[in-house]
Amino acid sequence: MTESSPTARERIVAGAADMISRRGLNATSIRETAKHARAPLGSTYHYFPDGKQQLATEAVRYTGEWVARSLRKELEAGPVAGLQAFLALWRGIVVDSDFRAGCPVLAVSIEEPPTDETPTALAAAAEVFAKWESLLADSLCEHGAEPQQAAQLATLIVAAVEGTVAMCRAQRSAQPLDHTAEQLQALILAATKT
Amino acid sequence: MTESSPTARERIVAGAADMISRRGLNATSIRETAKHARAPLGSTYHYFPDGKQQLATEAVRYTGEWVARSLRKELEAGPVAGLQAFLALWRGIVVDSDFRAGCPVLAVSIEEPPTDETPTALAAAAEVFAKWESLLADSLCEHGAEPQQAAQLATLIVAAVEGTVAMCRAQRSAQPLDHTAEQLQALILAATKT
DNA sequence: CACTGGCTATAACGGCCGTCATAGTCTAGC
DNA sequence: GCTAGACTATGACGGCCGTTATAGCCAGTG
Repeated sequence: MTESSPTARERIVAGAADMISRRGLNATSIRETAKHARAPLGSTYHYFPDGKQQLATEAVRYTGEWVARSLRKELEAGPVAGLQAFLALWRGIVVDSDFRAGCPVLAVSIEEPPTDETPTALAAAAEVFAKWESLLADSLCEHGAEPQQAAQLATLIVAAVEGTVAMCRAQRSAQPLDHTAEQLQALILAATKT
Repeated sequence: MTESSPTARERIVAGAADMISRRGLNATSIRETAKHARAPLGSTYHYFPDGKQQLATEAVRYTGEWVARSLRKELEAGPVAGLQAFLALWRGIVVDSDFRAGCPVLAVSIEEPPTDETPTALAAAAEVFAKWESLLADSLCEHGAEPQQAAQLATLIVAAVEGTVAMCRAQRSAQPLDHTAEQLQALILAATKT
């Protein structure tokens, strides 16, 4: 049963992603990520010798790939199906956590970088957003949207969903997701109808 | 010159809003907000006896009213003008800070509340979002949009702008704001054209 | 003048932080 | 069996946190 249960390393990364999505990067301590994953603190620095930045970077990428995988699969049935899967995924996270969890990529994006240079976790967040956008934009193009319109609409979709998830947390209600879902769906239909 | 320069209390609140918008609520310390406002630490607990939560709550409301004021004024020239002002306001914050600052209301919204009850700062964030939405929705209705459509579109606008600001910070570029601006503007025109 | 009340200054409290070092344990391969 | 290397356990380091306490300053009022 080497593969049936995730490795300690995977547990740490997944747990860190969850904790970052709840409390933000700065408020997520390595000690607590280790405890949450039932791993000793020493192991964390064994697996992630570059410390917190490396762990955060891997957590962002982990979430990015997990979402991208779902998006890629559902987009085979068209952009509307992809949007619905994207929305359903975040709705599940928000509602199941009783409005306590959100998107770790967003959380990393809104933490000020140190004065000198861009931390790797922030760069990873930018790449994840770009990846989600390009998956959506490609699907829109394949279904008849103009390339420029597709790119703009893809940005709007990602931004709107991220913002809506945050609003749901503040209001402790999933209603904003309903509003956003309906508006974005109509937009996709209009853009691909040509 | 009692009114020409803001009071120490106002400086603390405004500075706290800025710092929260950059680093998040948990990573903003009362010590640093005091130092940033050139106020002693003791004064902070004099003005805000309920501590950090009270300061955060006032910072959120301060930002909320500042934005609402701008929104109310520009919406007199119609919803498209209001949208443009809303976008320009956030673009200024993001670009002028070299992509280091964003929206403190969003930052407060994505920090996990303690187990027991909803902190006042989070409740204030929900109210601020609701206020911005209602200002936009009312304007859309006045210009011929259906009420339900107006409410949904207002949610989309606020969520999309908040999300776009975060994406701009991650990518260190204002291009997402251009995309979002164009898409939202077209949406408003379509919804008010009836 | 005294004095009161808003504000400041300073220090302390326990607690958690990121990181590092070191020694111990386990396991796979020879 | 034995050794190497992956992992664990434990504790320490300096530093910042939210909050409180206490004493001092200094305007304005009587």
